[in-house]
Amino acid sequence: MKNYWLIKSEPDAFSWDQQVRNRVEPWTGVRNHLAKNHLKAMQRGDLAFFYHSNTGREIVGIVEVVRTAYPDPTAREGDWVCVDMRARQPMPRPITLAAIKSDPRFETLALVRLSRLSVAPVSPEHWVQLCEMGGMR
DNA sequence: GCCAACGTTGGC
DNA sequence: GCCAACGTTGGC
Repeated sequence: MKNYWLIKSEPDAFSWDQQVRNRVEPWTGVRNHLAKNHLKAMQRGDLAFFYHSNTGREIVGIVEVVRTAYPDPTAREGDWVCVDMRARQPMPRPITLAAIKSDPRFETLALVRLSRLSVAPVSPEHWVQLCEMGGMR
């Protein structure tokens, strides 16, 4: 059963353009236990929105989980994990945080409720609604 | 640049 | 075990 996610990156640190250029990229650096648990719950084939935090504040693309959780090589200590993500497709129309917040359907979205969570689940309903907003298919 | 929300640390 | 102090994230 496929699950859906949203992952955040500051484009100054790692951007969608870099993800596209590299194709497959280890998603490292998560140092929050709830976010780590979400990484561990990811299955091969799960899809995630790629969100630009801080600068941009919009969903810019979709990635696919191609390798499930393994030890994060950038962690000096602790049992932190990372997964590998492959770029799937850009959003035809990037979805701004402002647009998401102004739509009452997304009041319960983790991105809205837990603004500091860098790896968050997205319900199948929200996934479809956001894909439509972004001009997907 | 400010600040709210949240996590972590350490004194007691 | 509580809580104040501090650091970090990320929206505005």
